[in-house]
Amino acid sequence: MSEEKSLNFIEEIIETDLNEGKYKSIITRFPPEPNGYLHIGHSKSICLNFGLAKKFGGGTNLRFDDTNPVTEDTEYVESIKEDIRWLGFEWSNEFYASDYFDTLFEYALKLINKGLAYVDDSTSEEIATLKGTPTEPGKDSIYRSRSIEENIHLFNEMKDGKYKDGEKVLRAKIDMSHTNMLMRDPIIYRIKHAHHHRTGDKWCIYPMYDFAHGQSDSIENITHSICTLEFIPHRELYDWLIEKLEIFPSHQYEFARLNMTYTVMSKRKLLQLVNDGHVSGWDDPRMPTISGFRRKGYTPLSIRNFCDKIGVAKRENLIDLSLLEFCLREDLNMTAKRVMSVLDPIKLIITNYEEDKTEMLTSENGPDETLGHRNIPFGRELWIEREDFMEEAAKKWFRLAPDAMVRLKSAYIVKCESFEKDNDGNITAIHCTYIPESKSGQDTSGISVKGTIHWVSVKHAATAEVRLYDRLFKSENPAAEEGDFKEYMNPDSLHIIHNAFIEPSLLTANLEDRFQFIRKGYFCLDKDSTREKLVFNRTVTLKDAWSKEVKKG
RNA sequence: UGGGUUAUUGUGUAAAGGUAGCACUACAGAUUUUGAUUCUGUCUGUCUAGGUUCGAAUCCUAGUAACCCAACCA
Repeated sequence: MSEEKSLNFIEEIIETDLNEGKYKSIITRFPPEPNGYLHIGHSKSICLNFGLAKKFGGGTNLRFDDTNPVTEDTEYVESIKEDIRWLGFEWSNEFYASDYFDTLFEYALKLINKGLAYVDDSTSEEIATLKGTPTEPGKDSIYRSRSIEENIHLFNEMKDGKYKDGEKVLRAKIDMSHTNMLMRDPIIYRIKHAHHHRTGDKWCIYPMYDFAHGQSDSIENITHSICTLEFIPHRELYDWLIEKLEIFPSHQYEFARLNMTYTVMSKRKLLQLVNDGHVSGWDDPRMPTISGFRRKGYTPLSIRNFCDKIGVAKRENLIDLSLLEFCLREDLNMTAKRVMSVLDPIKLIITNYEEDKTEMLTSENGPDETLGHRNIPFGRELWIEREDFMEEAAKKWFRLAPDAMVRLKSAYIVKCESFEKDNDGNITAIHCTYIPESKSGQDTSGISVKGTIHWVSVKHAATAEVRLYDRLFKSENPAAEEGDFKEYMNPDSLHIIHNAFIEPSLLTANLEDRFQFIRKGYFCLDKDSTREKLVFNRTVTLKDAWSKEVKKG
């Protein structure tokens, strides 16, 4: 069996570059703009950039692309750093595009001096009109032929705050009839009298993305600058600027961004969900943000494995949420402690069990022996799951029903003798007898049953709030649907159970703990928990063969 | 209608002219003190039409479809 995985196209490029001696080692970068929270799509980029450097021996810089002061904030800087660390990556350097504002200004001057940039007084409307369309060439601005001296003078005045926002811009002088719209004299500097989260009020002109990103890559000697597909048209400009500026030739490579079923991934849409109150915040467990997944109970390993499995290519994709859930369950199955919790309770009374007796039973904490064992109190009255009883047993029903036998997990086999109903026909209690010789671990009864159900002792049960999450959208691809994507939200994405019964061992749970509520799913403590009131989030359900059986009819 | 990018099963991703493989999903079965896990098995694919070749997912020609580009956003 060969464990060798074939390289993705970027790894192939790097391997070739290294083999041919183009570089001795590589440097990558992760360049978020600090204007929002990171989402699962970013984790693909993070895993790629950091993973590449790790694989080929190199480093990865964290660089904040903070060239637009009006949208950016240190709140985002902090959350981004937290998320990257949580995912398990450490950057070699923490840089900011704003660190380079002085250098970038010099670069602009150099371009002007080469006759390759000019100050344009046109309004944004005029610039847009003159730009033409994809099918029609643009026209030169009347300011295009200004002298180098005048441009230098004007650009310095822009920097010195002589002009208001929008009055002037600096443009690269390339070709107004270029087939690539980005090469039609792109704006490289604009005036913004705005407070920057790091440089304060030092600057009132700020470089555009195209005059900051590639230059920052170059300053940091980034060998492989990896970004998403929509930046392909920028590459020509990226290369042009590096060539004219005569600086270190970083190279840009593009891969397809991650899309996932039943969610949206654009920052704009996520911001809308937060601002319109559809979710409680960026870290709402239903959000596809890293902080949302973290709060919901996802593990860093599961997300890294997911990013590894989805691969890297240039094709548009829509990844099944089920793959992420598979990676999650794969990890949690090995590590989560098994406990019992009854979410929708009904009382079970063992009529032949001593009235006030309490027995401490032991149960394994999981399939892996290293997880150890714990004691669970057992008594005459138990809470069991309402859905584990059927008045009239269905076909292939292994659980409780009149005259049927089941095992109570880690305890005894019981037989249902009768049940009580209220006036509305709701079942209120189930009466069973237990088989004393069937005690878990020392069963001499010789009886084997098909079903095992979970329970919590009525006398010893604690209560907790349990939040059950479902997908945020009903549509597989809400962004591609007609109309507003919010029309496709799932109205039942959150179901709160205010008083679930939990086994007493859960009272000492910590925020980092991961649990499997046996037969119900994986859960973790939410940060809303207090000592008086525990709150659990359902991380993900277990696979459920029975519900499929039911659907088949 | 200009330019760019992409096309392999339901979803992803391999195969660099030589057996279309892997994972998820789905389905069937075995095991199970979680209808979980684990194990075994099954199904479905090279965008279309031509061509080159002993042989094409791969090369050539012509189509088709999807996505991106006309922010003083990144």
